[in-house]
Amino acid sequence: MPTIKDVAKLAGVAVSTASYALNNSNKVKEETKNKVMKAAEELNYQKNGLASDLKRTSTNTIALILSDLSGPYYSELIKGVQDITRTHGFDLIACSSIGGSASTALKFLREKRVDGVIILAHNIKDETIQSSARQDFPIVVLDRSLDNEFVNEIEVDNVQGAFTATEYLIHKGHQEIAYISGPANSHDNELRLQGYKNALNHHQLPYRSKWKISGEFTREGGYKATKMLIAQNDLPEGIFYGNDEMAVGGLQALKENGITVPEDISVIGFDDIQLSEFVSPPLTTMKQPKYEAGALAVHLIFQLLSNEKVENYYKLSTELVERESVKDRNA
Amino acid sequence: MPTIKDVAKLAGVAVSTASYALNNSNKVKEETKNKVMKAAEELNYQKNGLASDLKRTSTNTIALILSDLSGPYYSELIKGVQDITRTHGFDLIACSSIGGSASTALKFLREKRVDGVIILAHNIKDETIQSSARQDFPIVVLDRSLDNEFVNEIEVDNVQGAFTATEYLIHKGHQEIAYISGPANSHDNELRLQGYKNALNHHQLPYRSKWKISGEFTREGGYKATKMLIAQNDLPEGIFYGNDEMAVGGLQALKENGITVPEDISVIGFDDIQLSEFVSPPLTTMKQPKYEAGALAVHLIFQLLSNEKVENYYKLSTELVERESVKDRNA
DNA sequence: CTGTTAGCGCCTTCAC
DNA sequence: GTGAAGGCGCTAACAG
Repeated sequence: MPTIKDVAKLAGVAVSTASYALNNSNKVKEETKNKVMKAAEELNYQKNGLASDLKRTSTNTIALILSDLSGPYYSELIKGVQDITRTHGFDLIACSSIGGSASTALKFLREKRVDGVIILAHNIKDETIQSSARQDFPIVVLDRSLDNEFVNEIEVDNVQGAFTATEYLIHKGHQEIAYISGPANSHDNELRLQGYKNALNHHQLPYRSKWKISGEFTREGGYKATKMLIAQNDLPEGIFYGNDEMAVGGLQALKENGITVPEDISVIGFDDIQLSEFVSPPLTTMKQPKYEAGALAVHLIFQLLSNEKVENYYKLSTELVERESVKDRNA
Repeated sequence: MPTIKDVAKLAGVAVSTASYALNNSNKVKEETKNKVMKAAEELNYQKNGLASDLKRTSTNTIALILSDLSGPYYSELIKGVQDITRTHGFDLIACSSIGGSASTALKFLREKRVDGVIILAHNIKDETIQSSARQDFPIVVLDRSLDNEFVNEIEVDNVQGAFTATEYLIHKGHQEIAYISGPANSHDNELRLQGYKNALNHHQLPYRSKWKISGEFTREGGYKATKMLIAQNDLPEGIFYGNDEMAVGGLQALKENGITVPEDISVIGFDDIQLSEFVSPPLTTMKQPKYEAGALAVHLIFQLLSNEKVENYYKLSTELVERESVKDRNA
């Protein structure tokens, strides 16, 4: 690969001149600029971005770390991130945290390959983030709470959301409500469980551990959990799924067993993923403000990058989306 | 940020020794190694990945360029890419080509920031790719055909797929079949249109331009195109949508106008996106081997990286997925 | 306006 | 086993 040196040599100028010309500085005469450009073209010269970043000590790019790049449910969030990043003229790259400590994500988090990082990946350990946090390296986490002055947090109000979902079921006349939970190590899940319990408690309904089954936040998991619930042979009146993905799996399990939603049992989810609108029946769920979360995250990064003070913690609220998977048992 | 120099100084060794120690070379005594490690920890040292990549002249990462990161329909493809990349111990980053010549994608394509690139982004111009192509910089394109010895192509057989889809409708007794097309500048779209025409022709059916309407490959576009078709007041018996996304929009338009699928009109799509299974009625479509395409793309990159010869062109075939959106009019 | 030069942070021969 | 020194490709003072 030709370097700037080669270009300079061919054009018969010094490297610095070549550099100036290539970067369109006005320090260079049109004539020389043309000469350099022609040389560059002739050699098919492409600058080495790594080298210039190293020199500049900034990359103009921010990284979005996701637990799995192929998970289709970040769409809205990514959009928020993308839009704002672009208006600031920065680059955005997405990378996955699959693969533990050897993952791409960690490399970007630890080594100074980007100017800022947004994390939405439960499989990254708190300590990892802690030890990467430092002055002048903005990190925003969207999936956890972390006490560190260099990391900023944006959370949706999971407790309130789960409370609302559960209470909605209660208001609609359901007394026996199961919770299909996400993985135990998920902070989000913990908070949603909490909200569920709070609502139960608030309405003097008992919390029964037989009605808390783990579904790992996956469709498959929701399917299996629901099958287990059915196997217990004592169906609740309503099911609150820790996320929509599991609810979709649950719907399928229910259908397979000839249980109709919402006639026989009501179902409510959490997230409002794209699919929710299309499953049958359309899923009632708690909508997360994903676009806003993404946009806010980038926003914070840029403020931090320009050394402005920002709040360390933001909480976004969820919103009930009524569709057709919950029956009004009072009616 | 502390550099390796600081670590060396604190540990009381030379930078080279520190470097060896940090990279776990066996050239260094256990004792010194420990000393260095301790110093690094104390300073919360994080190596600068840019610098080491610059020195090594390879990054161990490959980039996947997509036209829009938030488009949820690459899921399977990304998975294929991701899986294979990981088994090779390489990093994967995804970036978007939104933003034209200022886009992140182009930066990665032009400057040597990654070891290889996979492109699935119709909004990147052929010439851009051409001028970035060079020895030792593997590029695989999934969305076009390009005559360049340094770029490799993987295509699904769009012509055959569209032919099969159209013929399927014909076999099921449909004579009048509309094609809702993607954007004019899309190579994929052109080929699908070709396949559609071929099938018509093959069965002595006339091609009528009033039944070719453009839907831009988006849901919204499919919706609008369908509305236009309805407004023409002369509905065909079947509609072949250039992709599922448009079909989903079309289904909605049809429903709004009280036209039932498949009783009143049959619908077939192309792609087999995740949603297709869930819409109502479940969409019959041509499944693209997306995972395979992604996996193959990475595979090629690695072969190229190790200087193996590979074919310059691969064609993958599609597969009919029968669901419930097509009626058998012969029955 | 152009050329000389000194690093950015790291790795890696080459001597010792 | 360890240290000194050169250089990856580029930018940006600083001179001229």
